[in-house]
Amino acid sequence: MKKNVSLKDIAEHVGVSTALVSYVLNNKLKDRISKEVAAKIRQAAEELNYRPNQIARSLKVKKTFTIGLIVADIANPFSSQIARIIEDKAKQHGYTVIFGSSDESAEKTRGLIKLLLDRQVDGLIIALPEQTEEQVQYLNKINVPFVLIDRYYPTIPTNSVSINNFNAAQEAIRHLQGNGHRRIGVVAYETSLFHLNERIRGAQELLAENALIGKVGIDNINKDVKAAIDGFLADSNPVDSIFFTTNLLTVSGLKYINSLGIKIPEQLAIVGFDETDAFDLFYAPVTYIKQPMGELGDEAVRLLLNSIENKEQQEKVELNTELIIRDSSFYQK
Amino acid sequence: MKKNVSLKDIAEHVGVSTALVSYVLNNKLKDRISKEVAAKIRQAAEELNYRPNQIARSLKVKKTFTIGLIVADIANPFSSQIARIIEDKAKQHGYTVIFGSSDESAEKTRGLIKLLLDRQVDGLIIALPEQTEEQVQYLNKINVPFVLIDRYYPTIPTNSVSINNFNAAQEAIRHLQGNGHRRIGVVAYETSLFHLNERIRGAQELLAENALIGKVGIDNINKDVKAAIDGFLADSNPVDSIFFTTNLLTVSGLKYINSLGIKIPEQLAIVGFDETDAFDLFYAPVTYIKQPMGELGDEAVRLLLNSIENKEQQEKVELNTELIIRDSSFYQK
DNA sequence: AGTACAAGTTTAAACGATTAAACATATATT
DNA sequence: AATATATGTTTAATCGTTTAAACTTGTACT
Repeated sequence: MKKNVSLKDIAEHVGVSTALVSYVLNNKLKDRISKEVAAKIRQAAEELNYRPNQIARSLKVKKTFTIGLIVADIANPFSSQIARIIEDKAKQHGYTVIFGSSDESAEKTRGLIKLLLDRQVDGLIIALPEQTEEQVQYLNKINVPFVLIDRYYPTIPTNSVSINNFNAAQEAIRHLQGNGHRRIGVVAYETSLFHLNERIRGAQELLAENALIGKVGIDNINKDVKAAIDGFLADSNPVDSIFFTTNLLTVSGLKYINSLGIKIPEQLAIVGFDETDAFDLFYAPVTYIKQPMGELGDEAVRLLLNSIENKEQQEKVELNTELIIRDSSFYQK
Repeated sequence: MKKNVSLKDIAEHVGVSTALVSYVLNNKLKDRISKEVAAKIRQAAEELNYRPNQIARSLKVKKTFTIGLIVADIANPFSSQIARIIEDKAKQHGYTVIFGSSDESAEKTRGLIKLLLDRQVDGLIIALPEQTEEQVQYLNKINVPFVLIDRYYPTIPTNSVSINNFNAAQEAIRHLQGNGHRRIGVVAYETSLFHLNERIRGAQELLAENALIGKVGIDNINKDVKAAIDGFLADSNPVDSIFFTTNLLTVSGLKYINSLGIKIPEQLAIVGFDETDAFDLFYAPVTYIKQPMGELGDEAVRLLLNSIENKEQQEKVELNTELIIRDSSFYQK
């Protein structure tokens, strides 16, 4: 049946102790082991098709070379791109990744953290949903290496990798203003998440008392986006442009604007957040804020491995976004 | 520092053997253990914040409750949706998933299989790239539970879950023909993958000698798609419609058609494969073949767990697709 | 000859759980 | 009273590695 070949099998086959086999196969004690025996052992390992049992190894060395990744929703392109980059980078360093989706639920996040820790991951990379301060404190308390990605609590000391959301939003707004747009609507989530509120804060600062902010509940995206846009258009001083603060909001908004028969950018200019194929295919390719996905993932892994290897230091990395300007926010009048 | 609490710590704390602690915490031998001791043990476990070490457990019971997932590219929405469903379903059954992307490379696939087996996964779910017959044979030989998803070799006996690609393609073509389209171009990959060639075969059968098939190399998608479309349009009998056989091809094709200023569906009708947000946002929402993602994932997990639990039987599941009809393939004369 | 050291290999404990089997002790049965 | 059975708990082996320490044998040096 299964019958996995173990060190012991090789040892018996060659007629030596398992210790010696282990030393040879791990290239330890090289200078002490006779060439002939080493060769015999290697050959036997090859012949018997030996595969070291990582579970046993992990138990002994107390290290699994596994990292846990918790994303909001692996089916969201933002998450899956990040996941892919993290997997890649981790593999380069000999680590494997186990992942889970939190669905933006604090409860699921708690469950996933427990599950991943039970599986003895060496560290965690987490995109936190709302109301998870407690879990972060817990992770800090038990002193397990972890890195927050995309989202973080500014008041809780942790490793984190994120973008500068405030600046990103300001760049979007400045761009619209620079293109002659005078009445800018902002569509954002109603949330306690710091990173999303930074986007609002960035926009608001530039729009001053003139600001038109439409808030959207996470469970009612399409409905609330409609309401927000309807509000913007019905205003006594209606909008000539809209800044959507996330990719889902952008897609939802564009669908609705399409259905209203409003022409972009002639009647309404648009700036979105994050990329998706959809932005390219849209008849007026969408201007958007591009996050440095590769860097985000790479940095997250770098910080985590650092933290795994020498626990002491803590780092907060903040990366810059790029505004990709296309037709949807074109200058007019 | 780390200091994880073990069974032994609890045992010492309460003053019993580790065996008893294990029995209590696993609810075994319930009828034999005194209520009081059981209560004390549970309390101690709680107090000391005991977390069972799954690694140690796995080593002993020779089961990791982990499944390995190899997808083509986790950043492709098809893969990530499947991944999400599989993760979810697996979790419901107490399994965790480790994943990797093969990037459509046989070499990477080999590496991932090795890695996942070294980590003692209980089984594998794999979307195979080309030229991997050998690996499949190998998996069969070593008798490890695995399920192929989306792609499979019709000549090699394995568990598999896929859609009926032949029928899906025929439905697309029939739909176009039914809508009055007389000259249909098909854009497909140049590949040895059975499932993709089934799509071509399905289309070809209905188009007969009239068939116009444009082949696209995987490394040159945009360039080859352009060439294919240019060819279709330059034909002495130019196309009035195009069937794209994958999501990436569809997106690439739409971008090019857009750039040519060709109006869909007035000048050209389109049917795509798989969903993406982009299809909704397109000015003429795209008609496409919808795969039953949920079922694909669920079935894959079901077959795998079945295979893990009682090795004997083998199953090939073939699911039906659905044609989602929208504006891009509208009737015209 | 006696000691020191090198070279090559083995011993045995450990990692943290599981679990069959053995062991006590108390209670019931004849 | 002797035996059987029930109740509660422990012993000890095991999973497949790793690795410090110990052990043998041979060679070199004084």
